Amino acid sequence: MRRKNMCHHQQGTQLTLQQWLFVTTKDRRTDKQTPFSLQPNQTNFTETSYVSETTEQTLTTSDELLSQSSTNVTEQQATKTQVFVGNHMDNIFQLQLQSQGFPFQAVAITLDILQATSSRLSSIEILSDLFLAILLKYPQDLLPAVYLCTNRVAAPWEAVELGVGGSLISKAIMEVTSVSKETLRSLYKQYGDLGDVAQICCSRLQRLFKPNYLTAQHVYQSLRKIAQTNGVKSVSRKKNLIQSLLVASRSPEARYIVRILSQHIRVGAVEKTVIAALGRAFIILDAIRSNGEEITSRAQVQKYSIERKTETKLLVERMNRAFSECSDWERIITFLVNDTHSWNQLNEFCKLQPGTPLKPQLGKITKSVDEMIKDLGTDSDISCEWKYDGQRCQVHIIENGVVQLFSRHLEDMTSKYPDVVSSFADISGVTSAILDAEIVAVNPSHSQMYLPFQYLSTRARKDVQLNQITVQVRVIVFDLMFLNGVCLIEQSFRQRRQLLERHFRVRSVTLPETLISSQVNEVEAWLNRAISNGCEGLMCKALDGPNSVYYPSKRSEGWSKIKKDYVEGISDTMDLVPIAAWWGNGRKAGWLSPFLLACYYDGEFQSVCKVMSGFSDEEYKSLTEFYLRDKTLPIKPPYYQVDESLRPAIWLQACQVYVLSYEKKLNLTIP
DNA sequence: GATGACTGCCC
DNA sequence: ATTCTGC
DNA sequence: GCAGAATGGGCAGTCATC
Repeated sequence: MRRKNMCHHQQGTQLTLQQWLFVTTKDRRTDKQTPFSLQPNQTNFTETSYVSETTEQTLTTSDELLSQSSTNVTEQQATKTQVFVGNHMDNIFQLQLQSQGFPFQAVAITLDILQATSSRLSSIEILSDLFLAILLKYPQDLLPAVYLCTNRVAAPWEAVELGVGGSLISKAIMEVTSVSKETLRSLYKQYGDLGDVAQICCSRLQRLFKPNYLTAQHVYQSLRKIAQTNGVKSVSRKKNLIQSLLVASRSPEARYIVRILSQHIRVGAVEKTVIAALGRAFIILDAIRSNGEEITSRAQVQKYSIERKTETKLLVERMNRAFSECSDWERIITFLVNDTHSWNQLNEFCKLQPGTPLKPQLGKITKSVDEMIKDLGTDSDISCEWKYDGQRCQVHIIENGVVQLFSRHLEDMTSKYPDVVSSFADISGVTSAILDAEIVAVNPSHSQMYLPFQYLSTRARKDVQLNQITVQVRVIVFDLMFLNGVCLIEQSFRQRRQLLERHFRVRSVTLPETLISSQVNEVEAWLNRAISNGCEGLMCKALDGPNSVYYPSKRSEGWSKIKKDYVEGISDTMDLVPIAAWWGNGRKAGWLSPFLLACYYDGEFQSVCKVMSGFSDEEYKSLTEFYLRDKTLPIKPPYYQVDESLRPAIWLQACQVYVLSYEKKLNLTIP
C-alpha cells in the first residue's frame, strides 16, 4: 500500500441516505441498464391525450425488456426494445398540439431510453429529437425541458437551492404510496436508486381519478416553487409539493421527478451531450422551416441530420464556447429560439463579460516534475506557481465599480468575502476586469503565515460583515481573463501575466510566488519550498504558445499541477492497524470499505481514521475475503478504543499493519 | 434557546 | 476533491 | 482523453423538535 487519504472521525450525527435507510448494499445496480417501467404496447397514444392510461405493470417484465446488453438476452428482446425506441421517437413528433404544454411523460420516457443507451452519439440523437419535437410545437417549453434534463433549476450563481434530499423524498414517497419504511429500505437496497424505488411504489398506486397530465413546464415550475419555499414549516410545504407531483405522475415520471429532486439524473447526458443535442435540433429546425415540411417521423429528421452535419458541427462549437464563457441556458436558448437566422452572432451575445462567471480552467494532475516538464514541452518557458491551499475565486470588477466573487462551480460568494471585495475597490487604471484567484486563510498575527483549507472552511458563508470577520484571508491573483473592456483569454499567458503585474501589484492583493524554470532540480527544490510554506504543491503553466491561452472549463495541457501527495516519498507516514470496517456502497458494494484504522499504544488500539481510497478493486476483494474468512470478531473488544458515534458493521482482528502517508493539513491529533 | 437532522457546497 | 468506465 | 457518474471528509446554514 503506497498512499492512503486520512480523515477524521465522522461526526456521528450526520447520516448519509444509505445510513438513513440502514442499507448494506450487496447487489446494488450501478449499470445503466436499470429497468424501464413502460412496455412497448403501453405507448399507444390516444387522439386526445399523449398520455396512455397505463394499466398496472410489473417491473419484472420491463426488466426483461431493457436487458439488451446483458449476456443472457435473446435477440428477440433486443429487437423489441429497438422497436419501442423507434415508436416512441416517432410518437413524439406526432403529438397533437394541446394548450397544456409539452407532456413531461414524453421527456421521462426519453430519459429512460437515454439511460439504456451507452453510445454517446445515439444519446445525442435521441435527446436532440426530443428537443426538436418541443421546438416544433412548444418552443416556450424548451428551456424548462433543458433545465430538467441537465438537472438544474437556475444558473449556478442565482442562489436557488431545492433544499430537498433523500430523507425528505423518502418521507414523501412513504406518505403518498403508504409504503412502509421497511419496504422502502428493501427496495432501495435492491435498486440503489431512489428514483427507481419511487417509480415502483407510484406505479402500484391506485387512484380514483386520473389527474391531468404533467407538463414539462409544470414540473419545472414546481421545482422553482420548492426552491422558493423557506421559513417555518417549509419542510412540510416542500413535501406537499413533491407529493402532488408524485400523485399526478404517470409511468415513468416518478423516477425522474425523484432523480431530478435528488440531483442524480443518471442518464449519461448532462452538459456536453445536451449542447450537442440542442445544436443539432436547431439546425434541423431551420432546415425543416425553410423546406416547409411536416414532420411526423424520426426518419425524416434523420435525413436532415445527415444533410446538415457540417453546419451542426459549427453551431455546436459556437454553443460550447458560448456556454463556457456564459453558463446561462436561459440566455443561450432565448437567443437561439428568437434569432434563428443569425447564429453567427451567438458568441457576440453570449460572450465573456464582467458579472457573468466563466468556467475556470483546471490543471492536469502530474505525478512528478519530470513528467510535468515533458507534458508542457520545452518550446516555452514554464511558470511554476505555488498552489495555495484555499478556495478558488473568480473576481469580477464591473464597470461601475461593483465587485463580484464566484466559486469554482460558479456560485456567487460575494457576501462571504467583503474583505476581498474591498481589496479590489478602486484600483487605479482598472475600470473592469475578471481575475482568477485563490483565497487563503492567514494567521491574524502573522499575516505571512498561511493556514490550511480546514481553517478557512470555518469562516461564515453568508452576509459576512467587515467588522465581524473571524477568519482573516488573503487573496492571491494568478490570472487575468478580462481587462478594461478587452477579453484576454486568447492571449498568451505571458501577456496576461504582464498585464496582471502591471495593474494588480497593489498592497491589498498578492501575486503567487513564481519560479520560471524548466530545470528539474530547480523545480523540485521550488516544490519543496512551496510545501514547507503550507502550499499544496505547484501549478506549472506554459508561458507562450498555443497551450498558454486560457481554456475555460478545460483540464488542459497548459496547466499542470503537482501536489505533494501525488509525489512519492514526500508524505509523512504512520503505522496503522485495521480494527473494523463498514460495507461499501455502489461500486464497492459487497466489499469492506471504509476500514477503521487504529494505532497501537500501551496495550490498546486507539482508532485514528477511516480509510477508503488507495486500494485497487482487486485489493478490496482479497482484503474482504481475508478478513471474512476467519478474522472477524462478534463484538468490540475492550482494548479497542473507539468513539461512541462510530458504528462499524464488522469488527476485525488486529492482525495487519499498514504504512499510511497523510496530509499535514488535516491537523491530526494523535492520542 | 439548545440540539440534532438534513442539505448544499467547499475541497 | 479523486477514481473508474465506456466510447 | 473526454464526459459522466461513482465515491470520500468536513464545514456552515436552516429548520424541526424538545
